[in-house]
Amino acid sequence: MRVKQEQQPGETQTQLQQQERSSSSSSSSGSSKEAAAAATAGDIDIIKQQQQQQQESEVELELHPTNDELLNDVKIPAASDELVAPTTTKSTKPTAASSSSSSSSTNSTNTSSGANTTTTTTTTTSTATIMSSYIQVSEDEGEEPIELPTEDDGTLLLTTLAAQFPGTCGLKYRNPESRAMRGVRLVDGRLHAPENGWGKTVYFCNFPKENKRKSDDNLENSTAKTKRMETKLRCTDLIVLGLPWKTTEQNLREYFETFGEVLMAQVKKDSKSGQSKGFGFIRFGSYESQLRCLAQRHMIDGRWCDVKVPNSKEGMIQQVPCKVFVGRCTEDLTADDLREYFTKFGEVTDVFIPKPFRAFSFVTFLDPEVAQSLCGEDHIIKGVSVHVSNAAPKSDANNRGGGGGGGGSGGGNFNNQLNSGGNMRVGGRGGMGGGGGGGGGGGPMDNNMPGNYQGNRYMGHSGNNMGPNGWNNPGNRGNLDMPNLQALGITGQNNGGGQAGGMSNPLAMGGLSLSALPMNPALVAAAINQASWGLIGNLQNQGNDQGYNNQPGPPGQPPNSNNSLAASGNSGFLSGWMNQAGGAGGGAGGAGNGDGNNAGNQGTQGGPNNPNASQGAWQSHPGQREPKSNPSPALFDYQNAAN
DNA sequence: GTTGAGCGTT
Repeated sequence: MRVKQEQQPGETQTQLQQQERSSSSSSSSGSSKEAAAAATAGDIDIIKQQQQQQQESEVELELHPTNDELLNDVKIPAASDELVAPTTTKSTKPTAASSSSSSSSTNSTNTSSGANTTTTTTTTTSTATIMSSYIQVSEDEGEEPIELPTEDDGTLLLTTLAAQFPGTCGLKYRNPESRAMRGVRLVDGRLHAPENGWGKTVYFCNFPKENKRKSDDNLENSTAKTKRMETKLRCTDLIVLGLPWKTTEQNLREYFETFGEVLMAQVKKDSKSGQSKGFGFIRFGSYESQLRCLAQRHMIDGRWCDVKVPNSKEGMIQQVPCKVFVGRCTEDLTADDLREYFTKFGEVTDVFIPKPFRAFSFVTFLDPEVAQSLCGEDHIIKGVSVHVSNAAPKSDANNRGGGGGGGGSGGGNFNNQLNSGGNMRVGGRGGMGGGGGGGGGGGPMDNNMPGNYQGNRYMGHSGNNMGPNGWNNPGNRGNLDMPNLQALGITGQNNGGGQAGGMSNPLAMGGLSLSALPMNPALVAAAINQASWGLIGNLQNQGNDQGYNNQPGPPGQPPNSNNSLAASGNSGFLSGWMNQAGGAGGGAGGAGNGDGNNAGNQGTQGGPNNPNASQGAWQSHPGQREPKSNPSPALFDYQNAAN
């Protein structure tokens, strides 16, 4: 294992130094400014200590040039004491003696034992007091622990934890007796010590499932990379609309901290009066928090508020493709082989092997980050070395292919406007159409194109599965009730169900870059998955339930997804979620028209909105405003939800 | 002191 710290593009030296500080597990009680101001020599000392702690033969440090020159090729034996910094005392905590037995020996799951020792450094002056109020946390077994301060009541704030380990959602530790991992109780953002106190156990971070790669055999340190990428790529400021006038930034922050670390919370105020404008912005530290937050409405200080991706940020989210290109395939590699193999990295939602054989295939993952993480790698599957890379869209391929499945459109006038800038808005208040009708028969098609979800079990091919609009959206609800859709990248898809066959090419509608558009049914699934609602199971609901009897879940909770609605076509996991009211009725499947263009437009009008359902519970929330009615702009059937 | 669709820059 190599410890590698390199300066990221755009990462300042200061940041790097801070990183080095924190990763060296020094007690980081000083302010970051102090840390930044610390002499480079101090950093070097810490780094040297870190090298000591790495009881491995070689530690490679790549630093910014200055340090690089000094430290290049410095390889220090594990036990060289003369390198201890003058200002710090290396208090090597006796791993076996004082720690609980958990760290006394390398257990079977811990392959890199060196880093798992509880060796740490603390400042000379505060060692005694810090010992009792800091607990050691590492990202995972085998990773360097960081000491985190506990609160007066002995709890550890989740925010404290997340400050060092962005994206963390909890803690666990290895029970020395059972050797099993044991979770730490988390109540209201506070992690509570186990019965016998925190002790000197090293605790490990829990990350939302999607952050973890199930197999780490190709990329070292991929979790850190992944998290960094995730934070950079996906977290965005979110607008909070409908705030009560009285709500302060502090209120706002406190409320949203229940979803995870809040990096920023602001209430927009009138500059003169200081009066709140009734909206604000927040930013989460983890995408999972963001998703969970976006997926529901919020009662803040007595008002229902909506959280959305701001218009200015639309199009920014989710540019990470879920689909990878797998090259060098041989003919005997079946879809099942590929699926089986790649499933170990994350849930595979689709495998496509062009026919006739063309020596490549596509694998689509639920989690775009999994896909991303695999790109550029070689993998051996059944003895065949395949190469994984980005599934680059083929620009003009969309016009090929057979007649497209006409989607049922439905329920009327859910409007997805796509303006020329590529931004999406959820326009109008109409109910989104019912489940798509069956797609027409798809002709032969070239699948190296964006948005080909043929065979994806979430998407319809031949109209069996629900289309992207298989979720019926409630009628009489406007965009106020659509933050989820918008946030999850669903809003732009208004094609009817069938995606078989040809795809209409939205490029014609304004020169949009498909690959940049955040529309991906798999993402939706990923989103749900990431929201830890366990709704994924409903993806597999191939039920045929029909009807309007969708009751929204109580606010603040994931809606019940079991009473799903789907008109024609199978119900999908989102149906129960999105259908608080009843835009109903999938339209009839349109006939394929041969060239695939506008195929999705052919859905006919769907069923009526359910008048009862239109009085969904969300609308009867006290204080809830009625959305303004929007005229219905022309339908825009956005197809080819690309990668 | 009121108000309730929107979209941040101080």
